[in-house]
Amino acid sequence: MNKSSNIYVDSDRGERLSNVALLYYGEGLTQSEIAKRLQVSRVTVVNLLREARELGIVQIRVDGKQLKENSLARDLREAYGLTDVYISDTFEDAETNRDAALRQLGRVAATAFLDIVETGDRVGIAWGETVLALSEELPRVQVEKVEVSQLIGSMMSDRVPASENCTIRIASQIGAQCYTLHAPALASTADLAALFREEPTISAQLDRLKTLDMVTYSIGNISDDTHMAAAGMASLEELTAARKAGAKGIICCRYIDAEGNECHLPPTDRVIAAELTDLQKAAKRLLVVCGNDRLEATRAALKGGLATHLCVNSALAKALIN
Amino acid sequence: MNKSSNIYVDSDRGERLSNVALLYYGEGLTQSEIAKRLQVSRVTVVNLLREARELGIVQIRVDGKQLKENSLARDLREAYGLTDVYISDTFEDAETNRDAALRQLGRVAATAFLDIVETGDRVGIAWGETVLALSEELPRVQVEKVEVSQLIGSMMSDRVPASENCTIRIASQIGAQCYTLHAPALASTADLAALFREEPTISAQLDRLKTLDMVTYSIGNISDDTHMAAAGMASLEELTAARKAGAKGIICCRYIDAEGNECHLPPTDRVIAAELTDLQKAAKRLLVVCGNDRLEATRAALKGGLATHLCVNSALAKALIN
DNA sequence: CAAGTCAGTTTACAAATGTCAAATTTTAAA
DNA sequence: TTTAAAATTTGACATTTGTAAACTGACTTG
Repeated sequence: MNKSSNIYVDSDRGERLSNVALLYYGEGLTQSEIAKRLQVSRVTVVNLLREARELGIVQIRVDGKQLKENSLARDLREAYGLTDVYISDTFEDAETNRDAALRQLGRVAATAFLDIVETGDRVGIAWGETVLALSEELPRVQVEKVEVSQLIGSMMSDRVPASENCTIRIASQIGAQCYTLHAPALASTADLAALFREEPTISAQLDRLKTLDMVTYSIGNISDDTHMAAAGMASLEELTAARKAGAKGIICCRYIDAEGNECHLPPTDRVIAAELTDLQKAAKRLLVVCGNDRLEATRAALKGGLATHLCVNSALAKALIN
Repeated sequence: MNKSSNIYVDSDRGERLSNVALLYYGEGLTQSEIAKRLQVSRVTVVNLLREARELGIVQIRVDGKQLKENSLARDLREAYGLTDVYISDTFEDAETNRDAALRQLGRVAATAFLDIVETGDRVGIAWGETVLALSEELPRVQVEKVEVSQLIGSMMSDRVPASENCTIRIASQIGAQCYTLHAPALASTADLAALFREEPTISAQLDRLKTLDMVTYSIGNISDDTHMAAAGMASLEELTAARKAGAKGIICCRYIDAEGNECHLPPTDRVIAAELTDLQKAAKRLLVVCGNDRLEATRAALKGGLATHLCVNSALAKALIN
């Protein structure tokens, strides 16, 4: 169905596509001029160019520097002591068209991710719609010797993307080694969770998460329709209790309070995922968030020093400064 | 005059340009839709997008893999034992429009160059119209810890580009440290050349050329209108003598015979440039050539193992195989 | 304060691009 | 050899994009 998923290209066709693309995008010829040269119809040139784009032979990239070098990003950077802040802007109310806002944030986050990741890095990836958006907008770029690991166990939900998807897609786009976590994000009892964690393949992966160079994750709020509830992972009672106990956000299925410290409340003991202290150990911590409903949660994470790099939409950025 | 030479961008404008560019190239909105969102006229959006392209905020790149993965490149690679071959094709007779062919080859060569160069490399750059074409098509991409050195002394000529230009431009585009060679490519006498070579700053640079990781150069033929003659560096008598002695091409102002071995003929002893043995020492040797009049010369260089990577136009590629 | 500059606007038009359906050619398979 | 499938072409058309010229208002600057 999706042409772009077909990696193999008939070898000589690729050369043709590339050179046509260079004539169009590089030399600046019109499609008609190229058609005349190739002795084909203009429609064919249109199709060749589309194919070249779809196959990723032609890549259109936006420089990440400009997304972080502006006054809003600078203010935010200084207010929370961050290394870098990337701002996404759709120039309209992010709440009215959340899908579009998410895609734009995904593109900005993808740019940020490539900006930050370095050769040889061991990278941890969480999941959620925001991280999924990043993975979907990530272009196919080789980054050498990178290992990508899944930070949180898997889970089923029609709303939450299959957790491995984010990790697998990111790994495959940058040609990295991929380590998934073969366990549910949430076990039915604490005892069972403990057994899972001791299982060799799982414990090896959890150990791997303790020595990462970079993590990429998002944050959920603790409203009743938060992902963790929608995915059936936390009950409404548990959420209410957590709210009462002062929890302000959810990272890796774990609650944090207003200061960014972990709250050990149910169902934390049933979770199979990286610890928040594991995240802290990574030198580069990219937090990607979209939407003003995450304001409190994001502020908490930033106060707790859980992020070194932040990627947000402009409305949330402004709210974070006040 | 040239807006793109102005590196500094009003910081908030850059963010606007980037996000508009993402909406257009990423989200795929039309200019009118973007104009409606930004509450500006469509003409303004056109201008913003043009500005973003001119400033390099939007970069359109063609994947190098496709340029080397085709049957012609494979044949050439196997015939001469090369690591990689990149083919440029303008789909018309390269001789009738040499400028266009050169630009296309420059783009392909720029892609190849970025494909080949690695972090920490010490790179040597020769000069000539072909290498200049490469330098002019090189996008602005940061490559860490690279040193770029000039392989051949400088020279004046209206036809040959100022030799430092190639080196300087390439270094500046990839953010590399740049080492120029502050000497003429040709001294008036052999004794003077020897004095030049002993001059501390020059001898230091020549030493530097003995430990390169990568070299990028082109090759000239030995016709009467070759660059070296046009630049007044070699007399017609010298060229005729060289031809009679079996010289087939000119690299770094030095003659090579049909087997790619150096011919020590005048004015070789007056030349101030890297030795051919210095080129050989570099692990990655990119030869960039355009035009069938270089057929014999290129074949000689390849036979002599002077190149590991080759970048040529398709007509020359076909000729090289027969 | 007047002149100049700058970003942006409007209007209008020309050029280029994307898309469709039907006809034709090419290619591969039976 | 025939036939079916795939690729390409044609011609027509709507949409999108690029460009020019004249104009507006805000903001320098001598």
